[in-house]
Amino acid sequence: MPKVVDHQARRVQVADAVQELITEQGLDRVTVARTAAAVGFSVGNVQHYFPTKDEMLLFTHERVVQKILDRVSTLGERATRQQLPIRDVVVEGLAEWLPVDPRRRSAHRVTLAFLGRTVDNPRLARSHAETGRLIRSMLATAVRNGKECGEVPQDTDHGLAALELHCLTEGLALQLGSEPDATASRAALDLLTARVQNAFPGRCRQYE
Amino acid sequence: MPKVVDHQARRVQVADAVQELITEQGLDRVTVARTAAAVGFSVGNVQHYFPTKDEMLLFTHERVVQKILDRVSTLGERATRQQLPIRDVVVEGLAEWLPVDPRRRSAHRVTLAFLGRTVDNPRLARSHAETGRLIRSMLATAVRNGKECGEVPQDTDHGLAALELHCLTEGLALQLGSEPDATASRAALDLLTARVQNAFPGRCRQYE
DNA sequence: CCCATAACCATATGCTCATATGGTGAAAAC
DNA sequence: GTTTTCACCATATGAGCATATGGTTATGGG
Repeated sequence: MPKVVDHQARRVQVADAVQELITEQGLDRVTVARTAAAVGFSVGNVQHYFPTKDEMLLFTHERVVQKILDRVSTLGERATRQQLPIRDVVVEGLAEWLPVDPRRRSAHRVTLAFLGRTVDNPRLARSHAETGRLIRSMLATAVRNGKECGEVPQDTDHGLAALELHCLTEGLALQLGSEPDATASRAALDLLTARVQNAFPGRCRQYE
Repeated sequence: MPKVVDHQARRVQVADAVQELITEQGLDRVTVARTAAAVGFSVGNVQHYFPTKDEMLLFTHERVVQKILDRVSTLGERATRQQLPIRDVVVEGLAEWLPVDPRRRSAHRVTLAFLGRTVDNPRLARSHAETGRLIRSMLATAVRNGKECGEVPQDTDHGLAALELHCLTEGLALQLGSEPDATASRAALDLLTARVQNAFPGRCRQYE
């Protein structure tokens, strides 16, 4: 066997370039040639790691979403260790979806660009729906945990609360995406915090 | 002068075909040739009414948004005549943005497809931001009116309430767009109604 | 009756792009 | 040291498309 290369690493390298291209120029200015130039690969070499452009784009999309989900998980673990109120974790987790700094703005622009393609791409549509379900189920779990520990009133409908927080966050993200100033970011975070506080008004018994 | 034709009518005819194409196949399957075929025009004739494809698309977008806004206006006028509670008008107005029936689903798919292009098209981005501002300002006015007539508590922040209702609606629209079943529609409308009820809990004094 | 002109058409042109093709080089296995 | 095979490359190929071009038709004004 000849020279051996970490395929996954190369694919990630390409995907990162695609993410940057989408962030700065939008999805339909992404071409295989431009991507190759951005990573410093030849067109043929990009083809070597991604047989089709579609695969390249899908991979990039999955990766961007996964990076956000990973951060949310990390957040959750840290919170468990430090015994933070669930409410705070939920706020921070949802804030990962808001375009409030360059990193999150990039992720938002990419997901938004792909969101527009769900109209004609069933695979993207499915992926998007599934991510949504995942987020809502995580939120619902948070609410149920909140009930157990005393942060959430017993009569709260966890499905409904999850739906509301998720929708509010997505709406805020869209709004910030087109109105990207510091005041708007502040307002969005305030509103988000207020609504989460509303759903988690109590105090966790276990930490007293 | 030769045969005279209602230009605006032709442009609308083309735009309607574009809307249908986007709804069913997505924005990047729209070509001038396919559009022409859909209206029963020649390519050249479409060019006669829209010198460039971009103009054709922008016009279609504007038209779809305008149709929704017109419906909302009509709703407002009818409500004033019939002295309906503001809360009900707000719910119905916001529901115009939810993909809960074929007409609204079509509008939603079109706006979503264009939304994805705001990433690289500043003109679309501006248009989208402006529409958002308009919606929020209408909502803020509704809240202020609600205060005057007694439906809304005096200490409500109308800007914040408007932002919340707008974001919630956009989030719900996205969610329904990817989960288009009757149960989800019901849940979305229920949640929307509940949140509006929350902002407009009182009774209008003037109708007593 | 005539001609200017809007409406409309078929097809040409030229660009961009994804993907195909036919390579080279180098290193590991034997 | 030869062979195999992976990594990588330059360029060819051909499809799809927006737009340009050079028409024809028909109608209302003179």
